[in-house]
Amino acid sequence: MPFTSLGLSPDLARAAAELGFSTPTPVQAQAIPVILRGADLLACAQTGSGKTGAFGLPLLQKLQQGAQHTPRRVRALVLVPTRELAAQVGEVLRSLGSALPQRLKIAVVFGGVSINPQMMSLRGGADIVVATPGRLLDLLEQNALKLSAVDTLVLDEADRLLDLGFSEELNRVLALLPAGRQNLFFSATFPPEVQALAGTLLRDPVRVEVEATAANEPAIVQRVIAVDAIKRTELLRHLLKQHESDWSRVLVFVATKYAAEHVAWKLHKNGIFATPFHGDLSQGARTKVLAEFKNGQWDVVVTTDLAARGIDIAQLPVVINYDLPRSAVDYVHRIGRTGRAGEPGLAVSFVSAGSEAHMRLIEKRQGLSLPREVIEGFEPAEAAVPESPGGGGVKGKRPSKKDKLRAAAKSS
DNA sequence: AAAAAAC
Repeated sequence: MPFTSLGLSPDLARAAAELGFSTPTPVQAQAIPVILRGADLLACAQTGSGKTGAFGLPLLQKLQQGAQHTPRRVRALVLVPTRELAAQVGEVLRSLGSALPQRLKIAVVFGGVSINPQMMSLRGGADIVVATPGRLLDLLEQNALKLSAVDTLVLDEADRLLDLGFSEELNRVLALLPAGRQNLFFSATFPPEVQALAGTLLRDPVRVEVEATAANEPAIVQRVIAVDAIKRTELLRHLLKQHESDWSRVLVFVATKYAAEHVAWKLHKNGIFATPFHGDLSQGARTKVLAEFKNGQWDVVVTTDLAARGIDIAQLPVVINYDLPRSAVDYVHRIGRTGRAGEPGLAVSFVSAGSEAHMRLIEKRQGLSLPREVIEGFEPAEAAVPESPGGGGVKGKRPSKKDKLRAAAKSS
């Protein structure tokens, strides 16, 4: 089925093909007609399934009409939760839009870089603004743009933008948007409580939920390795050496900025081309690391959840959870950095005595049960499993309710 | 002992 049969112009269909979208993915096939007819949408589809194209293509087509109007007004606002994602989404929209006979102006704004060029780029208006919330509010306070003519709002990684950390900023932006706008919410994950909140913002929404099937599911092989927490860096080094030829690029997730620095430094000291990536780096350094990782100048990037969502790195065969993510939702986004656009992927999670219960919860949320693998030379010590006093660290033993109560009492 | 997002 071609893109044109969904109602897209031949120009856009060609632009999509040039970006590697030859035929619509399931989420694109379902979302594009809905967006073109002007309905609100809540779309939940797996990582790497082409969500940017799913909103970008119809958005560009709709904006093409009336693009010649002067003065230009911001007609579409795309909000994203990280600066890197803003840059990436802006790039995709620009590539897709370059094929249109009527050129659209796309402004990309985010923090950490000087504001003046962004103010200049908004002078005379823009058709689409792609933004992180903080910098957008800053620009609004300085009257660098108006949102009164926005007729389409896109929330990319919508569940993230709707959660507590962003709610104040998001509400301030929403208050400035016209009431009659079209709202498009996209994410790979929509926890029920976030769906309820989204429901209060959407007007009679169409829900598109692309069920994972054998045909469209990202082919991510998930593995869990049991290891003593203290031996994780050593194990990581071992695995990297062992897979020197087949792991061309590796993204390692850790829990804190400090750990990202520390682990990357340890690897680097051992002759591995590894570098940290997190929010305490300057924006210049962040942009550089990501570009160099994509170029192949770094073999390993050790990152916080800064890189967990949305970031598209082609040919990333492996993601490693050195520390487990805080939630099952974060796990889905993290491992979704690999196995994108039909490529195979491998996600390896390190589990130690203290994180075993948490890993079980993550598996349960996904309806999975993964075997615990042990790597020779890195067998966890039996004594290091205090949570299961009866079994003494027997593989696969589920902690009893009593154990959990005991653990909860200990931690409070 | 969380990360991210504006200055």
